[in-house]
Amino acid sequence: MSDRSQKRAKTDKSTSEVQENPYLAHLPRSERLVNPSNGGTNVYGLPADHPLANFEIGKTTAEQAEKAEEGDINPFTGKDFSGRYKKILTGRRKLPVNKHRKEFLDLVQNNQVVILVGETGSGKTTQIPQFLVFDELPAFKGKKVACTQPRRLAAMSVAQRVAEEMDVVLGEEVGYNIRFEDCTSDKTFLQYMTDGMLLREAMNDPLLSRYSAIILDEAHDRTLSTDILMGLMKEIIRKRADLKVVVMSATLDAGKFQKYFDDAPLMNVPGRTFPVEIYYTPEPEADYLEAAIFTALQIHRSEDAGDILLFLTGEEEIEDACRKIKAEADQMPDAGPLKVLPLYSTLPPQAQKRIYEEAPPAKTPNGRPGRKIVVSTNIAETSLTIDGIVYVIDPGFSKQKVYNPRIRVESLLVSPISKASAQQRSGRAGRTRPGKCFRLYTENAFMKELIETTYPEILRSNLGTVVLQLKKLGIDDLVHFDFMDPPAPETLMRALELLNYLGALDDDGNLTPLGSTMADFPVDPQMAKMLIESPRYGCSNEILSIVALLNVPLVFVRPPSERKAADEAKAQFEHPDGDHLTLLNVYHAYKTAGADQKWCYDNYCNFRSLKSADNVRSQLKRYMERADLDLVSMPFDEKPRGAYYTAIRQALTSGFFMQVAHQERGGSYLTVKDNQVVRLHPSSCLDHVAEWVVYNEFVLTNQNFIRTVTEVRAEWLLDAAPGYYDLSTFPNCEGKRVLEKLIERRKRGGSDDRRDRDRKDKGRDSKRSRR
DNA sequence: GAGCACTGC
Repeated sequence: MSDRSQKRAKTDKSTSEVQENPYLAHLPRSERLVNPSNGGTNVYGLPADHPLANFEIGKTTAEQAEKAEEGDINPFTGKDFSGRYKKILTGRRKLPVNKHRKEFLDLVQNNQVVILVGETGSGKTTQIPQFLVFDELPAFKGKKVACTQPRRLAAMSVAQRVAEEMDVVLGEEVGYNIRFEDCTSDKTFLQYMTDGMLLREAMNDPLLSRYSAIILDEAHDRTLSTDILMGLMKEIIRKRADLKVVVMSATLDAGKFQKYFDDAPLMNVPGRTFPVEIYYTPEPEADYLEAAIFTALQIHRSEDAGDILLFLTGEEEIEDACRKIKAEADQMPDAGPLKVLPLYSTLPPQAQKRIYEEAPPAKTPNGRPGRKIVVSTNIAETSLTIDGIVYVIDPGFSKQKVYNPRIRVESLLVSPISKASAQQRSGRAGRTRPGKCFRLYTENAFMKELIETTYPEILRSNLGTVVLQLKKLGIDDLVHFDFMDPPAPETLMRALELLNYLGALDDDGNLTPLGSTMADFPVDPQMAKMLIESPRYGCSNEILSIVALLNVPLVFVRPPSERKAADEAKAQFEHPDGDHLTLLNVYHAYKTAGADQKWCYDNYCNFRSLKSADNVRSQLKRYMERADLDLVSMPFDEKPRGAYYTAIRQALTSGFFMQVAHQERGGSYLTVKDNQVVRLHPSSCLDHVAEWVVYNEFVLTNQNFIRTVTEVRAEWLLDAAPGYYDLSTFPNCEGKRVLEKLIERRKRGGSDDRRDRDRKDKGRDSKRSRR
């Protein structure tokens, strides 16, 4: 709740109108007990004819609740139920989960934690929270029931659905809370939200005292946030006997959840899907892409009507496959028309929506059926469902994030999927009728080579943010924190080390005041540090913009057929000192042009990215204000010339001092401390020889690239983090020797940058020599 | 001279 709505709730309570109205169910229970209206005899002081009159928190029965749901008056609003409500209710009663209401209530009333395993189509996400609401009656306690989702879209659409089912206005009694959009009010007692949002709330309210029950949905997804929340739940339930926790998951690994929560009872709800026949290849496929295209065309030629879903790994592969399938299908005289549709997250929403288009009709009344084929990334495995899919082609690969703590780099790797993933994929064929799934690997490979479930994200990520969050949550002893899957000690060490260098943790690993402020910002620790330091350099307005831009998808658009024009458009914004300043130039130009979509189109900029950067920027700005950080800019023309940009580059260094590369003799770059050979990404606009650069991102593909780079000076590095630049910990390289000399010179009291500046001027003279 | 799978605050 915001400060404002808290205030509002307090004022409301004192009005007499409220005390006399039994339908204002959001009031704290104590208030009711003190002021029973109508001389009612039940604990809540409800009049005898109120639909909830005989309800007792934590002791209601399924019959009681169902009766209340089937009455004429909505117990939560006092209004008559609408006609539509009754119709929806009939449908709800047919959901598989409905048969288990009594069992669920028994379990949840007698246990603090319940594990619920429900397959797709069981209705668990919409119904279980309502079951709980009728038993918890959170509004009478001044509390809420929360149901978390890993994805924003799910939180929004499920809340919308449940508001309809409960016949209330979305955002009143039932609402959702996601980043940038709080659709709740002080009346809200059932709240869907993203798991990350609940985690953020926990950082300011470690016992999550606003909730009487918390449902963690889609726990099998094992997102970073869900994993931390689960660990947190284990801590909180020890301190809050009144809190109920329900963990909901798909079938696999239920036993693991049960065990983790100290043998909490497990309830199983069957799903409602159709059978899917699985086909394997007899021999391993040498080229999965070729095999996938062949299989798709084969299905199209010979199988009955029904749409196809093909899983591939990335944008380029998908676009390529779409072209090939289209070309081949057009050559097949004996097959019906085929609509080929790509699907991946960076596809513009309009193009994404096309997957819901109908398949084309047969060319002639008795001709072969028309069909659509969706060629998709993993997005169709969990995030999006396409009805009408009957055939699934699963080559068995996806791109997955991996983290290498040794060189501190996250990268994407095409890897075999897990059995759980394969089952999820095949299930996509049976949503509307029986289907078939073609796995492009052998049954033996499925049984023996695929791992059971995909490794949880916490084992595949850089944990800087996670550790900072845990510290902020008051968890000091990370080694003994009860992770469901404990990360590698080396990964934790790397995170602690990073946070220590950034000044977020002291040498004993305790959160510093700086670290506490950093944790509030919804960005990487490095960028949080940069934001907090920026007023000191007189450029917090500019750093705000840059950080926002670094947190949205790529701003520059470069269609394969218009590369030259796109590069020319980009050239207008290029800043010689690097890409961060170029981003800033684009942002200023975008704002000057009135945040105009056409301007973006004409200048090869991604309108959605810039718009979203604007959004992120205002959120970060609010956090800056809350932390009492000044929002300042340097005058653009101030002497010496270029001071404006120098200040920004220095501020960048204050956060990115660990992401630095030095140009060695011979021209190649080596990262500092880890000594990885890297190249400037070809998209970089840095147009002269730069001895020292900071970079935003290490891109590991066939080569090591550093992307989004800006030139800095050696002395800024030493100033930003003297502790980190303890050269005794550095491997021998030219960069180290340069820094050593600089330190020596400083010791002698000499001026730093004489030689440095000479070198820089020389560099500028040889502009563009690289090309 | 070009590899952003997918989420989220």
